[in-house]
Amino acid sequence: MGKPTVHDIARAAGVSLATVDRVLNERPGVREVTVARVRAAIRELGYIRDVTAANLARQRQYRFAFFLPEGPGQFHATLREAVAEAARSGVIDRTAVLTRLVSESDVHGIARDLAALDPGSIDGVAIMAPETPQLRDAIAHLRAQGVPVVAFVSDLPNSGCDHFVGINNVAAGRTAGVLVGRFTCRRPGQVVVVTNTLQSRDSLDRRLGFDAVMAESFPEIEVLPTLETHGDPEKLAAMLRRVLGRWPGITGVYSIATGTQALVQAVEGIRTGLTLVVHELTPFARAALVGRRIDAVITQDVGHLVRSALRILRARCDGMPTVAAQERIRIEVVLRENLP
Amino acid sequence: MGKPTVHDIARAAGVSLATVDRVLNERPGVREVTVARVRAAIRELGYIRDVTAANLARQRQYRFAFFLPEGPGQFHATLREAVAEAARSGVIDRTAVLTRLVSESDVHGIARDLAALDPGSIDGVAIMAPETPQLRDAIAHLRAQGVPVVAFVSDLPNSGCDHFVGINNVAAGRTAGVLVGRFTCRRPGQVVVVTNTLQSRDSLDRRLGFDAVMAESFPEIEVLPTLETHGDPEKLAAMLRRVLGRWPGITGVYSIATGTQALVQAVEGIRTGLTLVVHELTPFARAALVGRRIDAVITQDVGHLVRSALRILRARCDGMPTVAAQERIRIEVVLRENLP
DNA sequence: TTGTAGGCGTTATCAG
DNA sequence: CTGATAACGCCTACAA
Repeated sequence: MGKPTVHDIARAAGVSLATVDRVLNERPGVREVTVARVRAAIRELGYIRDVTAANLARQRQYRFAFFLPEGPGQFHATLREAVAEAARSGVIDRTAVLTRLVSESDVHGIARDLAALDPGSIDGVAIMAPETPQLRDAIAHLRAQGVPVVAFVSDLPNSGCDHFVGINNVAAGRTAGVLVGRFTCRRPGQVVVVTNTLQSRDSLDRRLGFDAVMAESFPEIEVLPTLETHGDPEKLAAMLRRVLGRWPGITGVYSIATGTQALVQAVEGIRTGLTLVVHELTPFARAALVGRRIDAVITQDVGHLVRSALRILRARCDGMPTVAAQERIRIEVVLRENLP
Repeated sequence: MGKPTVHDIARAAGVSLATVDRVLNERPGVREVTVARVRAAIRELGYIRDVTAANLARQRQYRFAFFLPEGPGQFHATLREAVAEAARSGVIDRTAVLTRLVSESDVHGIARDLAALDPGSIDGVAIMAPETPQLRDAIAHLRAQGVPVVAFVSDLPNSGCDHFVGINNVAAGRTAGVLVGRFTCRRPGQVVVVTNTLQSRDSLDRRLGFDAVMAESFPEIEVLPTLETHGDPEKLAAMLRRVLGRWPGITGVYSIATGTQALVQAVEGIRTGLTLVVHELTPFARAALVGRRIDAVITQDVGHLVRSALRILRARCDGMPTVAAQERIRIEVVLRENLP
């Protein structure tokens, strides 16, 4: 006698398979009394439904959509590749993944695309985009139709997503702070913080964490105002030249967002010996680590991000729980020596 | 027209389901010609077997055994707990996990237990133990009977295991080296290395990696001979007292193996301000990190270790491939700020 | 409101 | 050697 099956509970409750199935899937057309009787049997026998058998029977295909930024940076490319890889390799079976590239700046376009989604043909959505009122509405609409939505990489704290698949960016910023502070040996001086834009929540959170750690643990180091590059390498180089010229005591640079390549190249054109801490283990960052051009990379495993998003969406579809520890995305510290 | 099924290939090859099944599972009693015909059809149609349906039909239950050290340390306890947790929570379904605790010193006992395993009732084994000739033989015997075996946490490089689930300990030692070197700010002086015993391969590898990095990147720091404690806190304290007394220029301590608690307490009784780098994120290490009593922990995710071992054993049973990236165990650097 | 019969993709047990 | 046929645990018409 193995685990109890629908047959067992049908017999125990004195009803047929079909009825059991109906209460199992909360379908209408069953008297309250019967429902209660079946529920009781389920509980008493400790029945646990075999999801794989169910999926086989209904030939289930999970259709999940990933909304990803279309930008040219290596990190975004890595992310897109990870999604493509998961889709192709069939890590998660019975799952079809479709990717939709969206422009981060096109606030309306992405909301429109989301709204255009047919809830009948999509079982879940993972989305990486800046939070806007339009996006919030679109997400609320989807969820109202029973489609689970997870925030991917970038949190959407006010959009009522089912889950956030990503790291705590305040903690990531704190981690960067400790690395910069200790790798520069607490030498009194200044550090520069560079980012694309401080408009985004992620950047803000990281900057917040970074500042907090610097203030509480490295008071001898002054953190200069953030340099916002808006993705322009020329501008970045010019700003850096100016700041590094003005402050000879600068010991390190913390790059909050993407754009590692531009930063490294710009810095190297001006001064050597600075401690460089950046985010995201892109091919360039990896090579730079090996070549000792940067000191540390704070990153998140993109493969893990994608698999986690898929597992969570699927669990939501099936009404099953997830293993929290498995879904916690780690803030990884990558040095030259522990490069994966 | 979805994916091709056995029916499709049966029709294409002009044979019955049963015959298809026979060649699929490489069962005897099929003419070479027929086998070839079926194989051709399989290839042409791009058939991929639905493992879940197969498991349903044969009511498969994977029975995996974990051989774990019974020692009292927190790391070993954490490991045992992770295995128990995976078994209980059913992360991997249709899988029964049985744990066998073995004494690391009882070389014969563990080989005997392995040999006593009934290959008919065990589908795979994960084993963490020091490599000995007896163990090698027992593993070879098991594998000869078709039972997949993976080395768990400790590598068994000469035992012909199907896989090693764990980290590269040379790289882990190198990582420790960089952290010690940089966190002590390359101050000229000495660092102490402590371990239970240098007999174990893991310890040796870590020491090797540590020494290599210190020599090539931090020549101004002298690495003192390894202190072997053999698990005796008293002895450790005595040794440390002697060494720290003799070398006032010591700036840091690297603890290669387990025994973090004893080390931290011993060091604190003698001198403050040392940089401490240890392995394994146990409850004690976590608290010590928060309390700023240690500087960095190099660790591996125990939950990941267990799930990976289970996935790999299962894949071996099914003759299926694994996703390399998912099974790569990371060398994690944990600071106070990125504590999971 | 409830039950019966058949099917999902695979395997296993019989005969032939 | 090969082929029907009935499972496995669940879902879904269609009937009653």
